[in-house]
Amino acid sequence: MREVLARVGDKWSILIVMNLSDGPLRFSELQRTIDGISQRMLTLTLRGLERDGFVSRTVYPTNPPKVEYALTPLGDSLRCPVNALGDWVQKNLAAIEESRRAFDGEKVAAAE
Amino acid sequence: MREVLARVGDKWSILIVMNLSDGPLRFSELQRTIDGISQRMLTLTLRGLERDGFVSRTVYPTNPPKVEYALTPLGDSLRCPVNALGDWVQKNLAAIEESRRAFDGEKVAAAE
DNA sequence: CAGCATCCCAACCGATACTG
DNA sequence: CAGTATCGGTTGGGATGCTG
Repeated sequence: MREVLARVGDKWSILIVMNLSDGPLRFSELQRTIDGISQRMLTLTLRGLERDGFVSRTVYPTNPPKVEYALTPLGDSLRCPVNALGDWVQKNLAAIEESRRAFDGEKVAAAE
Repeated sequence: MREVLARVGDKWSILIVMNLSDGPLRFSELQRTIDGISQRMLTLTLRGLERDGFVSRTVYPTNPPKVEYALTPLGDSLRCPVNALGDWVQKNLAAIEESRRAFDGEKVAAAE
């Protein structure tokens, strides 16, 4: 359970799932789309998602090689609760940031 | 946005919010309930949740000291999307674990 | 009881270089 | 193009000891 939450809660995992929701993408397309992810992390995260059955990996034995990643039905079903969480964050982001400012402000005041 | 997801997606944060959903708890009660969390991580995570406005911290100046942690309305509203995610994991846990076994099995087979 | 400070090891992750 | 391998800095987090 914790392991699964670790996968799901992972920053890159979520971004990859989001980006695949519109259709399959190639390795390099993902890397270009996600912005900030290193090749290493993309590989590692994709392997993890594949292992958990969230994405499928299809190799086209052409030259140059071409590999497509797509959401499985399981991965697709994950989008729903994840989107709910994303929506919640967007709705409450302002409140959270204000709370942070207030909290940090107190600390400064207390330090003086 | 990523920072918030980091908070929310954090393993301990979720567990704490879950455990507080039935009512306020003291520091030591949380530590006993959560099982596996170190004092350090409990303190740190609670501070983070407090900073983000998800939990409130109430000190009773008794002897011995008593500190109660409770969900704020904001923290309480977070339970809804988080529970949705938790339910999803529970529902699909079997499928995920089987996928893992299959994946790991392939690797072993390929190595031989 | 609640919690801060310190030390210290392990895991993570980015950068780089190399292969089929 | 789509990776694997390796190195090194950074961070996470446990263990311990000390305070109000």
